[in-house]
Amino acid sequence: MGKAEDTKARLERAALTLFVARGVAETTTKEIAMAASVAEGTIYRYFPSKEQLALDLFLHHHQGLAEALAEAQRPAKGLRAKIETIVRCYCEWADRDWTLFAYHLLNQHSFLIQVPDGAPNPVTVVRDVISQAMKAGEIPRRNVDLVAASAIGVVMQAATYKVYGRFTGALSDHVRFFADAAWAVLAVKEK
Amino acid sequence: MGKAEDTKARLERAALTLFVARGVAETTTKEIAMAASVAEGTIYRYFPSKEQLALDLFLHHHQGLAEALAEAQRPAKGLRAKIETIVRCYCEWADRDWTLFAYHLLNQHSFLIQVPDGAPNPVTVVRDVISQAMKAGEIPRRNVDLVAASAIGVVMQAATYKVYGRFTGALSDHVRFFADAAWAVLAVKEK
DNA sequence: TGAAATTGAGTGATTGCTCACTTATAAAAT
DNA sequence: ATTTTATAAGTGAGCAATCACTCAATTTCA
Repeated sequence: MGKAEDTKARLERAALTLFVARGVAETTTKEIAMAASVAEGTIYRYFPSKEQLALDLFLHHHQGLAEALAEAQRPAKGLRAKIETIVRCYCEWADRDWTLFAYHLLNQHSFLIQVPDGAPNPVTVVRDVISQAMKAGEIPRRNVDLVAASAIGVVMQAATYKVYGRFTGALSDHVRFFADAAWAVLAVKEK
Repeated sequence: MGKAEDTKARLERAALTLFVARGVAETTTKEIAMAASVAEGTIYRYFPSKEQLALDLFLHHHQGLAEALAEAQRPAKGLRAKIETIVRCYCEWADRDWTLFAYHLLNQHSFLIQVPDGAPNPVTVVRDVISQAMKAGEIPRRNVDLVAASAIGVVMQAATYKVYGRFTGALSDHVRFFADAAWAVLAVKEK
């Protein structure tokens, strides 16, 4: 790794850690610089602004996750199998870099509106898979956005509570349960 | 309503609306005052600080919701019935004051750690109900915090996507689905 | 008339960002 | 090899702007 890339990586990691611990608005550029062992001015060699740094971190993870999910579910046949691969991919992604994952989870509200139209999006991947399954008659036809939200919530809320420290251990340990639960949500009988 | 109470209520509503639209840190005291049609100094007659105003708004809703949920589920017999009353109560609470609800939903991460120990807590209510049902053998024994998170996620993630504008209509319209789905999550068979 | 409520200019502290300058690294010239 | 030149990387004091909060003066109202 070149010197410059190393500095940039250190800045990103320092910012990430502070953003998760204290929030984006509450973190100062001076703190980021100190944590990365550089001068404040150095931040601006690599990022045009603090806001852009925060957005870059978010989008990088957001699109990377979306592509990984799309890739993971493609070979799987049938909704049940697709759910499991998606859940597994998501959990492994989370466990691999928990700080980055927590940052993404805690700051969706601020950044989601800034995701470019047509850019890879984890939610779209899931939505499309569910939509396909409805067309194929694998699950009851319902409001796709509603059931997608509920199915996603099964995993995301658990991840959120892990961020809060309400339970411990790797997310991946519960892939089977998440997949079963998400499936159960999608398969709820109409009455 | 007395004049003072009216001013306080106007300030709270103005702050709430701005906090949801732009975020707490991004909203200035000047803006709040303007939106409430009072001078900036007036804020400090009713609240010791902007932070305390934001926290008050959160805690008021948080504890009110917790008490309503606890009250609602008490008379219901059996987990299935309890789930439905809890879900219905939650959705009605959300539909009744959507701005307040959205504020609570979007700012959990910042304020949840500041909830006093032992204070009424919506999550605790749900957790206890599930814990009871496990003891009674109504559902499989599992990590309570994990399954509680997933069950709660079924409703909360849908609510979140409604905040994002991904779908429309009242949350209450989907009580039956949410209850069925949450039940399905809790009842997932062990293998 | 006196207490309560409201005002808004003023204050001190903070913050993101700039920029003139230094240091490190590499390339070119002698 | 050594010096010169060029470029990239890093620095940190300082600036302009913002913001939460104060308080002496004013208005409201019982």
